[in-house]
Amino acid sequence: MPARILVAEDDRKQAELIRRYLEREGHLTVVVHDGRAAIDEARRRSPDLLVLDVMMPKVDGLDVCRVLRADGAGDRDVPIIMLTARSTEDDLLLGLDLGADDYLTKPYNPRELVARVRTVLRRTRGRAEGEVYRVGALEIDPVRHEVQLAGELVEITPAEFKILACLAASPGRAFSRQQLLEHAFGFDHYVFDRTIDVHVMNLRKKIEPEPGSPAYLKTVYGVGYKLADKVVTSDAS
Amino acid sequence: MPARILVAEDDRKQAELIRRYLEREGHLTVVVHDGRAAIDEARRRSPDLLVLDVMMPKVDGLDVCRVLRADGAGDRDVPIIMLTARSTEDDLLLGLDLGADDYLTKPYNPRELVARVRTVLRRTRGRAEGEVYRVGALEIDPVRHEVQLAGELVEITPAEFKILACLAASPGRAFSRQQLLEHAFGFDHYVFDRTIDVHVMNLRKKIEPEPGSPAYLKTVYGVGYKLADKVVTSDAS
DNA sequence: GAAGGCCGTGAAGAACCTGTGAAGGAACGA
DNA sequence: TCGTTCCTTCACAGGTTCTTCACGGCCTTC
Repeated sequence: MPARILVAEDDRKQAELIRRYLEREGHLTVVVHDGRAAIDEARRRSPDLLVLDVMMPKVDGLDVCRVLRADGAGDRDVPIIMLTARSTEDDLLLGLDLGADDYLTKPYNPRELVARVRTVLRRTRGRAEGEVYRVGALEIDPVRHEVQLAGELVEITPAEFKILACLAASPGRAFSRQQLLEHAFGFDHYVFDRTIDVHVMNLRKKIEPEPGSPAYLKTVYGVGYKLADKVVTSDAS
Repeated sequence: MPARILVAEDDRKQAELIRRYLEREGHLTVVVHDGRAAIDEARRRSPDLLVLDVMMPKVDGLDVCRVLRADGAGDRDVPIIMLTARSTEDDLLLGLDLGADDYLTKPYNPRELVARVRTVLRRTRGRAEGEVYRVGALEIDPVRHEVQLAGELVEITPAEFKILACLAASPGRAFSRQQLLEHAFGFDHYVFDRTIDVHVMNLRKKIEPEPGSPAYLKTVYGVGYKLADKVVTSDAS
């Protein structure tokens, strides 16, 4: 539900305002103030959404859009919401042509931005809110913030839940520790990445029938961890 | 699952398109082409959902919204999805203020409309029937603005009621303090979020048999609070 | 089979979160 | 205006959780 959003806006006050509104909505945000930084951060962090001011120093929004779209051929594209001061259709159309998903003309109401963000995310993520992830006997319910194993509620800490939910959102996909940190805890969570190991260990104690040879939380040697997408019951128990 | 949907859209081609998409989704539709008819049909049939074009002859969408909302005071409100051609925020915000549940800006993708319909129905449905929320021995009646515990009326303050009602509208769902503030008190209610704790504590004193280990108002550590959707009587009473 | 890197794990302090009493101030009704 | 009720903030205590570290064992590669 909470998304990782990159905000690129050179006016710091404006940027701060946006950040506050988005974070109040529960999202994790990173703010940059010029186009160059926008491109770098977008590449480095691959956020769930980019809020992009058209007029920015160094590289303007349209070029950021162009560059990122050129990057992402093949890979999943970052959804982009453009902010434009000019109300000329040119910019808008150009922006949309370049692949922006939506736009707002300044001055706009921050609530409107929040609404658009919600819309774009819903459209993009495909997955409905209130969805429950299931793998084997494991159920992860983000809305209720609950984990069940074979129908039994599992006591779980916030960090463990975030990691598990992140893994469960893409079962079978391997995540690096760094990715897990960012996706589960947000951009600016400066923590030693081996901390993940400890959480995974504790999770295994809670959900694995046999923590020694895990059926759900798989180690991907040299990479990180993944959640099995199919659980093979090891023996005929 | 199939819903009865009233479509109010003056452009006949557009209306026909919407009808076809919605019926393909399994819904039952009635189409009208002006605001007057929309109001009449909405009153007569009390549909499960109204898809409403803002610009229509005779009575425009905003007025339809206003009228129906005025009608329904007390009664169950029709969920409304607005269609607006203008992208000015005025319309959107006005629409949302008037009680539209969602909106789409033209031109929009019909599939997007279908998705919104699904979302709004899911959100609305659960709530439409009883109007009284029940959990265990607890009854919350938004219309009467009353809370009963095992048939006994509970004295409750306005703030407490709002919080409890918000939680009760989605039992089992975990709310952050921030969400509770916004849902219960409105968007621009700038209050320290730990205030919620105090209200919850006071609520517990009033409705929990054993405030020390609450059966209704559960703490979700690191997240916020939720209302239990099943109450387990702690001992064999 | 050996070397080198990677992972699992226990322990411990730091950091964080919630419950709660008290107190100031706002809102309301008389 | 006054008194009461209610809301909000604050501070602290107690409990839980997070993070780091260090070490031993495991996996991979050569």
